[in-house]
Amino acid sequence: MRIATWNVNSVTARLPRLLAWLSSAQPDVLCVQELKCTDEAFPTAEITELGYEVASHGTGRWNGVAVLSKVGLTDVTRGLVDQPGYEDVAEPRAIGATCGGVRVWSVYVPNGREPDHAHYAYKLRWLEALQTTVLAERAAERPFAVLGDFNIAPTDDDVWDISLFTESTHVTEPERKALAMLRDTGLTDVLPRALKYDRPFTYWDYRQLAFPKNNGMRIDLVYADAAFAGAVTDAYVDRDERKGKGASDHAPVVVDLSL
DNA sequence: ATGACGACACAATGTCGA
Repeated sequence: MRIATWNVNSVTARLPRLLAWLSSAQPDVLCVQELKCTDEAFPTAEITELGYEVASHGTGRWNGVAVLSKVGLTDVTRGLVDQPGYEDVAEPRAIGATCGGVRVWSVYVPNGREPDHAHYAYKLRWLEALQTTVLAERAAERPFAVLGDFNIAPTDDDVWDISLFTESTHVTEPERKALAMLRDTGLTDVLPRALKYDRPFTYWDYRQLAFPKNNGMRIDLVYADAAFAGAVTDAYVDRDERKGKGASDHAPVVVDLSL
């Protein structure tokens, strides 16, 4: 089984590339983030035409997550257990589904903006709710993974130059501690291969030639339980999808499993 | 070539992303 995650940065703007990538990479399950559209505007018809079932959770111009599956799509859950809101709005950032016997969550963790910003405190609260949800989900005996844009670089090697991040979110100790606590629940960071260079970055800013210079970050993660992680036969970042006009600023992370 | 930001809501800029 092939399971992937991809922050597409607008599913409507990315639709031609998304459809082409689904046809060529042929994932059985794709977790999508940053839909930037409502559920009504989600391009369900075009995607179902390729043989996928669709569950989306989107409210408009920001955020939005979805699960696409060719191997069944049941028990859809929208939102986390005790999920906090931002400025009294419950944002669409998490959706869970069972696909082919595997429980997956597609998540878009809040950015945080600046370490002293209210959005950063929101990010940490949101990660607490994610942990609560993971603990509740792990009651069942089935392969399980949280996939998505975590907006955290797990180690200093997961950014192109750590010296440029001294005042930045994504690398702070509290954020990394939240990831460590997720691992402590029994999840493993499934490290993908890089198809070029030495580090498997998943995001490159649109600005300042970040992609050609490989000024990237690894922030799109697959956090898997033992049953899921033990079945992994390969994992890689499809950096080719970051190339050219009309690319998302994130590349897909692809995981192959012997299930 | 992988090339100097893009998407969206709004109606010219402003917000957000990380």
